[in-house]
Amino acid sequence: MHFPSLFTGRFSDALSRCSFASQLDDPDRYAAMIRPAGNPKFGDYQANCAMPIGKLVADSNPRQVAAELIEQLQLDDICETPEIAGPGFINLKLKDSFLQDRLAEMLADDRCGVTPVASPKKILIDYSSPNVAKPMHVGHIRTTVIGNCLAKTLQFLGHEVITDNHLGDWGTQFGIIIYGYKHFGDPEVVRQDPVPELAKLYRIVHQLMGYHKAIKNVPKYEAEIARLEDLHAAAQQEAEGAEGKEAKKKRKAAESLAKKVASARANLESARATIAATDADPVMKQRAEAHADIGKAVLDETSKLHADDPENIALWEQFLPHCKDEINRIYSRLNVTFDHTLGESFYHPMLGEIVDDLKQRGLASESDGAICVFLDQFDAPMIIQKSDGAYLYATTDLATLRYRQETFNPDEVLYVVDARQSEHFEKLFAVAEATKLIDAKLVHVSFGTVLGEDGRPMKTRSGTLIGLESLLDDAVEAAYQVVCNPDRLVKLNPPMDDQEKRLVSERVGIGAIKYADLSHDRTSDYKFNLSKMVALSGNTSTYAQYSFARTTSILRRNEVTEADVVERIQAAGITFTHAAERALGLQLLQFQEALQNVYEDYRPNHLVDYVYSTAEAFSKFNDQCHVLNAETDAIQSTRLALVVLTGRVIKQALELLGIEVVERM
RNA sequence: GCGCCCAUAGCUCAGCUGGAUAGAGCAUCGGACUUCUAAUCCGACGGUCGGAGGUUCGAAUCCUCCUGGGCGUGCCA
Repeated sequence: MHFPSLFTGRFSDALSRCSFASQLDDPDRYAAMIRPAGNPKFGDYQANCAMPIGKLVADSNPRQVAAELIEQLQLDDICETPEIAGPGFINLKLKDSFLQDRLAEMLADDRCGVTPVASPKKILIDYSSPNVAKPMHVGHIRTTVIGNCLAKTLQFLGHEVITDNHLGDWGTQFGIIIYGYKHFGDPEVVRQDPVPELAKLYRIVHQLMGYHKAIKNVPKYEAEIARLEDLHAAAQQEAEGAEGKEAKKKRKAAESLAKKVASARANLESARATIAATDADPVMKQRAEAHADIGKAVLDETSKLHADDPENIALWEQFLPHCKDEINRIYSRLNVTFDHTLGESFYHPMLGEIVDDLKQRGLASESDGAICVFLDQFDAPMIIQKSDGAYLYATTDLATLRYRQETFNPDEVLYVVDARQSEHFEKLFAVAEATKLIDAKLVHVSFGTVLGEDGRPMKTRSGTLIGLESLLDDAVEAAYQVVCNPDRLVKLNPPMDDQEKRLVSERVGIGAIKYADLSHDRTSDYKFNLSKMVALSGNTSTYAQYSFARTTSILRRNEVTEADVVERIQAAGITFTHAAERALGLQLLQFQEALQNVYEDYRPNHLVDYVYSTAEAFSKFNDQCHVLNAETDAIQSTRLALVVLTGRVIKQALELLGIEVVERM
């Protein structure tokens, strides 16, 4: 059920019959100007087309246009008589009988009343794409959660969705573990318990590299701080000397510099912490001294791998499956899957051809020893082969695009990737366009950064990114503290055992992180706040999950099953007797609208908003409309139907968000 | 230097691509449980939508400029 397009169809017909029809260049654009009413007192929807048309049509005005339009409109089967308001708004109120019939239909439908799209598209979604062999961290949340939600939502709408996890399985991180294995690894231990051992080797080498880098950076940071402090002192003095408006401005400038000083100090602090951590550990300290040139050595191992060095290739082949096991463990906890996992290494053999092809077309040329594609819109070229002959991720992305065209022939390709890479994708898309590499719509579904409480990108004290797994553990623990509080569990009968408590806190904790992420507009940064995410009240997954649990609980207390309710409605139909019933019913019928809004601009937060509104409408209904004590059987049937539908819609919507429900909590 | 993004209530954030009186949630204050889980519901308080112009019936939304912040920027991904 999609009310706006229903109205749009009717408006389109009516417009074609109006006296001014010939004066409209694009009638469907006007017919589509249907919006949910801004205020319930105006009805359910409003049509805004009379105002622009009134301006367009000679010798007319919006209210006249609206009046003629209403005369031509045939809506009496779905809608009360439309009313003209204000400058020319047409207010539309759906008939109760119409809503009641649609809800009865919805009850008999296993897709919550969502009709599959008429012309399905083939949509390839590239998301998550972590570097394997490297622990997943907080930065991977957004791409994984947003990508998964889009995949599920578009598929549910009826599109053909192909998901592909473009793994970083061929980069420097393998140089790191190969180096680690050769110098610090015990082949026997690696064979017996590869996953933790490889992770350990990665950490050792990473720490040593960080140590040397930090030592190099300390003087730089110190100089930077000194410079900024001088500027700050000068700015402060200026601010004190100035008066009035000028003083305020200067104070602000001084504050801004103070922030920069603090930021530079934080960098220095974290570099010192990195150094101290190694210094404090005699074994690591000794290793650091013995491997002074580790940064370059790691790059050498990577180069050897790319040059098909037999030893490194063998190690890569040995390690890769275990690295995949490790990330799959996280995916299974996040309940995320992919149709394909074609990593960078898969495209390695195709890269030479890509470069040759671009050269042949005259698009790529040599510059300072590197092969570059120069594009008019950009100052910097897209480099596709380094002066040392190595390929870059731009090259891989081009090869990937060609492969996807040949293999899948998609209508759309979505890249769910950090906004910081937007320039890369602009270039990639420009080259794809210039070479006619692919005819799909290419979209960079970009997203902002996850920030800590201080408004800076989330990091640990020593400056490393926070591991994804520990974040999940923290969320589950926080959920346990809140949800399994004995004071509230005392109400449940039979009591919750430990196993159920663990299940509930896992689903609530993981759900909290996903919900919080998806509730923000993807393009903006957001501050990560665990206690808010698992909070009992407000716009959280907990609230939505709890609403679902309440629906099951009501059915239990009324001793009915869904099948019983379906049967009762088939016999008696649905009849509203309370405003809260109508409001909830209308809300439930708008599910498809929310899903289409998600597809419109690839924004899952529209679905989160919908879930919250639905849970809220249900809470109000639950507060005002008692089921067990309903005055008549008919009233009870209607209310039971609304409870069943609410449960189904919330469960389905949460499922599309990647969040699981529990029967009680 | 150039490019991209952002600035909305004390805090965290929405605002459906130009519509009616700018909304939630936290926080604060005040109401409502003999009733299916009060993790709820109903009120109150809270705004120069960073600033200045412009476009028009109508601007948080579109254009220009300014201020302040973030990010990116020729051989990482």
